[in-house]
Amino acid sequence: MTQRGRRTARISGDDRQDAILSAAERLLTARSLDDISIEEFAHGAGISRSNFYFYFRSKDEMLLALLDRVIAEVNHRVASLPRDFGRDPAEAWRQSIGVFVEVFSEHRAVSTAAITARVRSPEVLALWTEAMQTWVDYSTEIITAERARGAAPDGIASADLAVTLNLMNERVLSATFGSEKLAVNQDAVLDVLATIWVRTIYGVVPT
Amino acid sequence: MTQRGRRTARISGDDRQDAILSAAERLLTARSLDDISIEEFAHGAGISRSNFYFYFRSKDEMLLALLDRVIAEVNHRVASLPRDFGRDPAEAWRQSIGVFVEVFSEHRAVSTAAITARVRSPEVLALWTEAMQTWVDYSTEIITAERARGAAPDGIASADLAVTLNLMNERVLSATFGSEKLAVNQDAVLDVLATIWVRTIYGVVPT
DNA sequence: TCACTCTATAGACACCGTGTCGAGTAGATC
DNA sequence: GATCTACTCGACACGGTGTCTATAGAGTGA
Repeated sequence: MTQRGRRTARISGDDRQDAILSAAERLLTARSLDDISIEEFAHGAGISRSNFYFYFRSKDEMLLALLDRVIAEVNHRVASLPRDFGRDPAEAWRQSIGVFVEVFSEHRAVSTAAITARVRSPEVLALWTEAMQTWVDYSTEIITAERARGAAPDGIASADLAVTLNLMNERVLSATFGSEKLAVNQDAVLDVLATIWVRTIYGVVPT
Repeated sequence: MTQRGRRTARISGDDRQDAILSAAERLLTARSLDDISIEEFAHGAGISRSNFYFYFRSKDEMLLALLDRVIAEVNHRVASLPRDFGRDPAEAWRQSIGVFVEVFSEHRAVSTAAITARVRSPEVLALWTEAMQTWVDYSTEIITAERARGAAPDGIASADLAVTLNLMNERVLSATFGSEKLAVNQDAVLDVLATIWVRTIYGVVPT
């Protein structure tokens, strides 16, 4: 987690920065990043609009700070997952995907804001892509290992599979927790995603 | 395709409107909708900025006109597809998905612009969602039929499957043809998507 | 106690893109 | 030739962003 914002690391004033971030995450649950002006974020934290720029260079940089924390949490939870795919592969995949479902659900405001903002902001795109790359690499590695031990059939390159399935998760979670009209029910989404992953990776089509 | 723009349907002036749309689609291949000001679209069609408003109420409404045409093309091509899933299901799905791959590829500028704009514009969202709904219904129907004739196993509700797989296609095609860093190669994307659809719908996991 | 320094704050300003309004032009039709 | 109407543009107002400058106030050392 790099140092976002322009302040040097000091004791006082951190609470103000945190206040801005808290206010921001709260405001983002109701409306989108574009709909909320910097003035609103500032007033939400009890400061003037121009003073906002003392803490963050722009709205996007504020979002980066929020996103940093969410990504760190996912990575922390993924890292502490048991990597035992030998005993019950379906359950192991389900647990991995479950981490994303949970964190996305808890921080849906930040996640959806990031997905929206990445098309406009190269920095947000870079941070998001870097995180996705980590998860894609993780998935690729496991798929390859599963094939090597004969548990999964060959076919599509594991890297392509990993990219596609991760993009699917991103889009579906975004739709579901963003309350889009075309989405899967929150209670069912983990089942659906896990099933598709498992059938895609291990499934064979009877002829 | 409803009447976009504010002009009443008349003979002359349609070419101007078309000129704007052509210029727009050309400009959109290089930069995003947000990056291009109305002034640029107008000058691209040889008119002044304020005159743009004579033809379209806003940038988004211009996009709607572009999107109308793309969606109509997809639907037309999907409708003229043979619906024979009995003989070779994998090939039939591949052809259906192929329509989306081709049209998305040909009109990638409009498609990606629409995907970006829908988060901001309720009208774009409505049009896009309506189109997606059509394709989801189409997919759901076929999956249900395939299960009914015993060709596909039960499990996840076919509607959930259809939504998820269609969202996957949307995201992956957007990534691939938008030249995102994390994407599938253009030559491989149809193979990958078709494989996932088929394995998900027909595949069984050996125990 | 008195400067001095550095963080923190806000008001004022300039800029850019959007959308509206009203005045004006050109070509067809009577 | 009058007029009607589609069409065109310049000028304006608005809202959001980002910068610059002045200054308040807390901590620090002589």
